Amino acid sequence: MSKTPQAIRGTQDIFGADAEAFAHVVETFERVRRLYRFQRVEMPVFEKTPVFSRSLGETTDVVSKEMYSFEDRGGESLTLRPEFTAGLARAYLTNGWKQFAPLKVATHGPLFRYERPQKGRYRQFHQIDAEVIGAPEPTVDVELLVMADQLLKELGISDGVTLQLNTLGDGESREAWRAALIEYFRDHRAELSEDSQDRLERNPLRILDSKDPRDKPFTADAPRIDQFLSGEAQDFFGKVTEGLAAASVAFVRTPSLVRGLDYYRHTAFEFVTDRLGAQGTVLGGGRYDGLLEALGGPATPAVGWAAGIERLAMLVADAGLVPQSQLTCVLAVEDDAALTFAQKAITALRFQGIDAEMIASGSPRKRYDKAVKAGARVIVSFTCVEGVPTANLKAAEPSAESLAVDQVLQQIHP
RNA sequence: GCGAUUGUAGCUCAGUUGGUCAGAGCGCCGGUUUGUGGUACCGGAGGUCGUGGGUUCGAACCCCAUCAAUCGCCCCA
Repeated sequence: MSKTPQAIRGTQDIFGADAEAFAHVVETFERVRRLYRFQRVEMPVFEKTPVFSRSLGETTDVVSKEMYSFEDRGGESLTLRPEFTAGLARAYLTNGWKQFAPLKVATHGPLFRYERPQKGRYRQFHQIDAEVIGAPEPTVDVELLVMADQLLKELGISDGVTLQLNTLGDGESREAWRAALIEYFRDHRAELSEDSQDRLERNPLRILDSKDPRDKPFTADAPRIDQFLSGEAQDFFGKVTEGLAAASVAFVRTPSLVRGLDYYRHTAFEFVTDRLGAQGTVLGGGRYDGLLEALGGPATPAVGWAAGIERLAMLVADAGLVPQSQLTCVLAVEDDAALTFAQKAITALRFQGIDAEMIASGSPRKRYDKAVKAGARVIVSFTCVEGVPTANLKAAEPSAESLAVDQVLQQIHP
C-alpha cells in the first residue's frame, strides 16, 4: 500500500481566499513599481553557492544551517536563493548592467530558507523586491522608502505599521560604533542573558534587539551610532530624513535597528506591525554599498528593500481588503436536452467578456438551487419548452449586467 | 537545534472516571416536496480516531516513541 507523499515542511499550498490576497499584493506591487519606473527582472531560482555564501561573509550559521544547498551532477554546490539581492548583484556584474546605472529593478517570487516554520515564516516563502544599483545618492534611499510607503498605503495596511529608520553610517563610523558596543557590553557581560553573552562573540550588534528582559537595561544605555557618525555620514542621513519629510513619510528613529553584515552602510529600515505576532517586520531594507565588492566586482553603491508576500497578504486579508470578484452570470441547465444550447450561450458570453459559470451536473432538479448558491448577479435557466431549448434570464431588476447578458442571449439560437 | 499546544468523516468539531463511542453539523450524491423557485423532509457514500509499540479482560481516551501542524525561542541575509 503506497501512501501519498506529504508536502515538505514549511511549504504551502496557497488556495482560495489566501491565493486571492496573495495575487492582490503582487498586482498592487506591479502597479506601484511602474509608477516609480522600476524595471521588471526575472531571476534564476538557484545560483552557485558562493553567490550567497560570499555575500553572507562571516555569518557561518546562516550559510551552513539556513541555506538549501546541494550538489549538481557535476559536483558543483548550488543553492536555492534565500534572498534576491545577491543574485541581482551577481547579474549586475556578470551582464555588464553597469551601462544602465543607476539601475532600478523590481522582481518577486519564491525564496528558500531552511527554517522552523512559524507564523509568517516558511521554508519556501515569497517576496516582492525593489533595488537600485549604482546610485550613491540619498535621494535614491528616499525614493525607495517613499515607494514602500505608497505600496503599504495602496494595500490599505499602513495603519498600525510604523517605519523604523536608522543609519549605520559609513564604514569607519560603523566600525568605531561596533568597537564601542563590544567594549560596553563586555563590561556587563555577566549580567547579560546567556544568548547575548554568546552574541557578544558572534554578532555583538544583535544584542541591541534582544528580546530578553535581562538585556533591556543595558541596551537602553548602550552607545549610539550618532556618537560615531562622520560628518559625511551625518549629512547623508540628514538628506534621507529631509526627503522623507518632503514626501510626508513618517518614521521613528530606531537606534537598535541593525544589520549583521558588514556590507550594509548608511540607511537601514523596517516597516513593522504589531499584528503578526513575533514576525512583525513587513518590509525591510537598506543600503548595501559593500556587497558588490564582496562578490568580486568594483565598488558599487546599492540600496533596496524586500517584503514578504505572505505577511502582506495576511494583513490585507485580516483587514478585509481583498477585492471580491462576484460571478456575473451562472447558467443552470435544468434539462440535459438544452445542454448544447447552454454551451453555445456560455461561449458567447465569455467571448463578450462576461464571466460565466455553468451548472449542468447532478440531479436536474437541484441545479437551479446550486445556481442560486453560486451568488451570481444574473441567473439564466435552460429548459425545454415543447421540445425546444429555451433560455430564461432571471434578475431581480434590470442591471447593466443583466442587459448585457440578455443582449448576448438574443443573438444565440438553438 | 530547543520548548509549548494540538492530530477523530472532505471541512468545523463532540465524544463523561478507559466498558455499544465510531457521532453531529456543514458539504457531497440520490429521492420526494416546491415550481419563477436560495424551502422542507427522507436516504446514501465517506473514518483501521496521525502512525507504531505498550499497559489492560477491554484503549479515540492511560504510557512511550515517531510523524505532522500551530505558536514561540535561536537565527534572521
